[in-house]
Amino acid sequence: MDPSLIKVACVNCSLRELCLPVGLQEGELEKLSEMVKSRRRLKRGEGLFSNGDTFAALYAVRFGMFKTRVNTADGRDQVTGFQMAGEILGLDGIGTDHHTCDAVALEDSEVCVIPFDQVADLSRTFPVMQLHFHKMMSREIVRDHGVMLLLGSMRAEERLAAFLLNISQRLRARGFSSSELVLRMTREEIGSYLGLKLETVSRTFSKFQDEGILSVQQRLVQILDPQALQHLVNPEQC
Amino acid sequence: MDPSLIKVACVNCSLRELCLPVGLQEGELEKLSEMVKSRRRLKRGEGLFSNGDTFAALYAVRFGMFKTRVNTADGRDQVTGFQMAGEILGLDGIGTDHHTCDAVALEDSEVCVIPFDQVADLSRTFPVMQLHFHKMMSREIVRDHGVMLLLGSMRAEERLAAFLLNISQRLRARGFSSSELVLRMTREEIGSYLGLKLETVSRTFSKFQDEGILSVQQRLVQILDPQALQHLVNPEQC
DNA sequence: CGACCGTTTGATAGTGCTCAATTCAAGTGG
DNA sequence: CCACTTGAATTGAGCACTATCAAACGGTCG
Repeated sequence: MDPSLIKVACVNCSLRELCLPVGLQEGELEKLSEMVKSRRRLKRGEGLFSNGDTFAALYAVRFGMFKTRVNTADGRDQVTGFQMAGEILGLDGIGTDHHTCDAVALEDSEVCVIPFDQVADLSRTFPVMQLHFHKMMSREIVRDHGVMLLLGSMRAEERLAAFLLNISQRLRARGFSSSELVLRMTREEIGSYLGLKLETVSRTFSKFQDEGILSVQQRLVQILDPQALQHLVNPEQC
Repeated sequence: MDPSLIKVACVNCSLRELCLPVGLQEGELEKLSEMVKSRRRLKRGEGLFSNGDTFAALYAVRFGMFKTRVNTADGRDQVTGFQMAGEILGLDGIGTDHHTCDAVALEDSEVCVIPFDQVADLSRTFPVMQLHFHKMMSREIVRDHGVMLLLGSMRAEERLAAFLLNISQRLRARGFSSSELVLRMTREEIGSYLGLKLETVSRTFSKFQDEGILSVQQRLVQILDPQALQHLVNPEQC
């Protein structure tokens, strides 16, 4: 059997509370299930889509982790986000019918393939789905604004603290430990996302470790003092 | 007559080719016109909506210019964009039913008020409208990615060059001169948008002027050598 | 005309970058 | 099983770029 064409069912998916189905009723959920016709597995380093690819579908991460990045004509690139289970990839492609960024798996991963014309169809029939989809896009815009704030007005320590708290919170929402993080991305990728060089990321990790805020062993990071991170991000608060 | 309730008609609006109506047929256009029930005028410095306000409508800029900004608990803020005629404000509010940023008029301005539930209603009836709205949100996400790239990987000169080219291009699309810009925002607001301090913005303007790339007289900026700006943004190209 | 806000310019300090060497972890092949 | 390779992470030294602090200038509007 073609592994790229596995029958799926949102109804039974453990990500119901995080992914597209959030807040849908039984009947709506079944309609959504029908929409998702296939899954796709990717190995670490494999691309899901690339800048310039024709846009046809959105992707919901089932397990694993991705990064998205945009690139300039002269070779520089910028990581625009890291996506984990239940999060949606591909919204960038709607505007021009072509993807405007690359999505790459940071570890062996799987996504649900959601043909976009079906999202549109279903949105017209089910107002709940429509609203939900609109909210999803809006939240992506708000998230991007948060990254702009980070890139435009925070210093290196604040950026890394904000990054760690964000990852921690998203892991907790998925039932994982919020204090013990196994980072799936390199220092360079973190640096690109945070607008820093990899050496600065590494140095800042070491500094946090010296201060007793973190325990860092390569990609295994333990948050020993989450409040200290919170203070860094929000100096005046508390 | 209440000036906040002026009857409008997209059909006759000079922004048809830039604003929401892009690509709509005659009948669709009329439906859109019905949706826009009022306009609102704002004086320079006046707020259109603020962080925390209940979200109910989108706004299309008719004339004038706005800035949007997000702010941290500790008082820092970040300008996330400048909006000119034909551009849409308020997409940030859909996700949580509350606005997550402030929108402020940079000069005397006017917006069309577009109740959001009507956008949703009309999207269900007219697939063209639906697709158009989806594209608009997606393009906003792509725009944000561009800003992230700017903030994360460009130096001061590149940032200002990219900013000027962007403004210039948008002015041209509206039939204005693309070489003679009257900036409606302060150096501090430009700096906030570009992740720089106002002094750095001012110095970079002066540097560009010394190099013959610009002529700068306060807020009147003439682009003498657009190619030089292009080179700065895209070093390897050309 | 004066007050005020925004802008320009200068001097200095600091943060993060660059370049370079070293260490570490995990494979790979003899 | 161990030497070797490779990619990633850490650490150091010096430097570049931008921020900070401060002063002066200019335009605008009461």
